[in-house]
Amino acid sequence: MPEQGTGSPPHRKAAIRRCAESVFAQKGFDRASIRDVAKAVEMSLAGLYYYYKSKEAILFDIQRKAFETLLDLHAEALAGVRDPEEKLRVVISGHVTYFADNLDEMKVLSRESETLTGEFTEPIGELKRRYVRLVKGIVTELGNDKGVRVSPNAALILFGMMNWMYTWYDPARSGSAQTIADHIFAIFTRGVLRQT
Amino acid sequence: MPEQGTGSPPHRKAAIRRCAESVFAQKGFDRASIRDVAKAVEMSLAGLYYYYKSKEAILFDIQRKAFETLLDLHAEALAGVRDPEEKLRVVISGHVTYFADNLDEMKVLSRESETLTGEFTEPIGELKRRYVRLVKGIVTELGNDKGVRVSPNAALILFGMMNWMYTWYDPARSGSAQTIADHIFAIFTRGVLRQT
Amino acid sequence: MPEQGTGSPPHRKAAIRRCAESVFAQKGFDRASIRDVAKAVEMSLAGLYYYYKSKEAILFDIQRKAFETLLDLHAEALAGVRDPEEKLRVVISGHVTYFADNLDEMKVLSRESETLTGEFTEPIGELKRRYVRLVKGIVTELGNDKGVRVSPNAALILFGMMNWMYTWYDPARSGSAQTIADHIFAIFTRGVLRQT
Amino acid sequence: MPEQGTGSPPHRKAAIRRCAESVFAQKGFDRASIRDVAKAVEMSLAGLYYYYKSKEAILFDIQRKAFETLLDLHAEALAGVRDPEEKLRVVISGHVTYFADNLDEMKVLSRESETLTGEFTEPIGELKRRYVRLVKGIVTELGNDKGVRVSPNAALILFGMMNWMYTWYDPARSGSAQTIADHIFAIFTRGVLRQT
DNA sequence: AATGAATGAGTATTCATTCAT
DNA sequence: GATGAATGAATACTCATTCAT
Repeated sequence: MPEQGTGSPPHRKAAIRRCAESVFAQKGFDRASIRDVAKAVEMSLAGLYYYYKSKEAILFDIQRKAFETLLDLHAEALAGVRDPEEKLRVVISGHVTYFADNLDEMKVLSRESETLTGEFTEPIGELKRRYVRLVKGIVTELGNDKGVRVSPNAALILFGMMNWMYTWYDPARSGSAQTIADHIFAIFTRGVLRQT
Repeated sequence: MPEQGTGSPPHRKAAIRRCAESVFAQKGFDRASIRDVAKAVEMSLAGLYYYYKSKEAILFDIQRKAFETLLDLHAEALAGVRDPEEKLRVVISGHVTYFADNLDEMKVLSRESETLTGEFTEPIGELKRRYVRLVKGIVTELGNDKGVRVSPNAALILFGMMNWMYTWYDPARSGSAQTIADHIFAIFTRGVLRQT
Repeated sequence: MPEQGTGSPPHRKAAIRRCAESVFAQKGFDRASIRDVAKAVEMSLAGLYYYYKSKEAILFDIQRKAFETLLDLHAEALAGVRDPEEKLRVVISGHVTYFADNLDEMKVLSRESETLTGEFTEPIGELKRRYVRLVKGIVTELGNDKGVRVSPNAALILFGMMNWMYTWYDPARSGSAQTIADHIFAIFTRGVLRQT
Repeated sequence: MPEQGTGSPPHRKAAIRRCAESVFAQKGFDRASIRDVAKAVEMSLAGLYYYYKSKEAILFDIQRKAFETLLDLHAEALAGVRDPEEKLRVVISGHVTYFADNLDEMKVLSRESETLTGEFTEPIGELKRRYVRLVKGIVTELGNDKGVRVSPNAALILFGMMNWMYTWYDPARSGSAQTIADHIFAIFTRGVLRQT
């Protein structure tokens, strides 16, 4: 899946990141070699190192970009939304459709969530915590709104419903991402909010 | 995490498997070297190969044993149970508590679900399909019982709630496994069965 | 036997080949390790793999180059020769003196004639068949010229006389290669052509 | 090619030797593992070491037995023979037919002629020298008889004709061993003895 | 901005051999 | 006589990375 481009500098790094997403998604970060990535980008091995200082730096960039995009996307979609239920719908919908539209990113994000080490751990950890805090906050708010005390595990269980998709989601057979998002939203809200 | 034991032959293979679970859980299958496993078992590198013909064969054994144990465990727990709702409760409870009691196995099973290749792929694939079929069957049965048409994605979403646990479950902080199982059961049944 | 040279890229692969000839000749292909070759070339282990994709690929290259050189050498030497007896003299002489001048190649070619596997087998097999065909053709032609029916084994026996040299030929003690070539030519022609 | 036997001790060692001949002939001494031999004998790996102290010891035994058998065989066949020409015929015939009847031994003897090391080198070297001396002696005697000065290389060239057979002899296609022996005898005697 | 060439450290695996039983 | 279990040393090969150009 080599990337064509104008060749202008700023695009090359993104091209590498996109190719690497695909390669890491297919083989897994550890099994994929930097040579595989170079082949996919149609660039020399050494050439990659002009743009990224290490293999892990590429993974870092993939994860950072994914989290930042998701956070931006939610920030925009949530602007002006007041109703906590609506907020949750918006966030689930954004998460699920983004994942469905960016399958490789989704795989890499979900599967390699504990792969980064050293200097790379913390910045991604921070993004991840911000992301979880956002969702947990909405869930709590929604509980308060409905007069239900919600377990701190609830949001994590919700993430499970969404993130596990990387193991089974198939655009050709699983239905539309929006349908799945609605489904997950329905299960979660009914399940968490209604008392038996 | 060396294994203590009588050293009698039949135990050695199981000891290797258990140590490997721990090593693979901590470092990931690909990053873990066979040397790491050997060190954990306190056995020589070559000694391992007397029991397992390859690194992948160990992973295979871990996965096979885990699926077989889960299937056996469910078969036993389901014996005599007629009510579909009760069946689901039993299965979720079995799955979640088994995972919580066997954190390493859970991690390896969830994280390395697509790692096996070649001759090892199919037997595990077959076990996995049997397992999914079991849960899907119960979910469908439950839907019929309640007069609700359940999406084929529902069971996969349920697996997400349970399997994603490997990323967040901490025995010291997440509450008892049984509580989590009840929680997931509640979310799922209420969410899936109640019409809005 | 490290290679001296300008170090310019095109020479490196040939340098590796020559060192490997020497190493394989001394220890035998199987007993020689790629480390031995690397040491002989004064290059790192991994460096070799930049030029050759496997140990067998080096052996392949040695054998290919030897057969191609011999075939070229014969083609040139036979140009313009009509007399079958003269042709045979030329070929025997070329084969024996080439072997004597390239003792390592000779050893590797004779000793490792059945060592190559997989993708490497066929191309060398083809060269070998061409070579045998050339000699068999000349022997048959010579027989026809003298009105003698020559057994198909004759050429193989001739190859035996020449190729077995690798077990006994010692430049310091066996006499000149040309003398040996004359000797073999004499034995073969007299022996095969004269009726008792 | 497992060996059946009465199980009585003296036979086991011979059985191992025969199986090893077959294994070494097929894969070459270096590529064949002691495990391959054990499998062929249908004996445990460790069991072999009761009979042979090392892999090389088996090769040694194969070579020793082959040379001793050949020497015995020649001694018997030469008893009472006076005519040098007849002596040579007898020796060539014995060598070639023995090789044809014991293809595996022939391969191992010819191919692994320089494989033995250490304590094993000398005893086999001594047998080899005795064998070469025998043939060289007959050739010289024959030359004297016919009034021809024979080069010391002649016998080595003769060995080449015979020993190279291991690369081409096929019982199904190469004709009878006796015919080949006659052929080699004819080529050698005519070629070496007749003056042009 | 990009690359050919090179390498040190590491990988899974195999091997001949041993030894307690 | 024979074996199951075990091991130290080696093997071919791969990898992320660097550097002179």
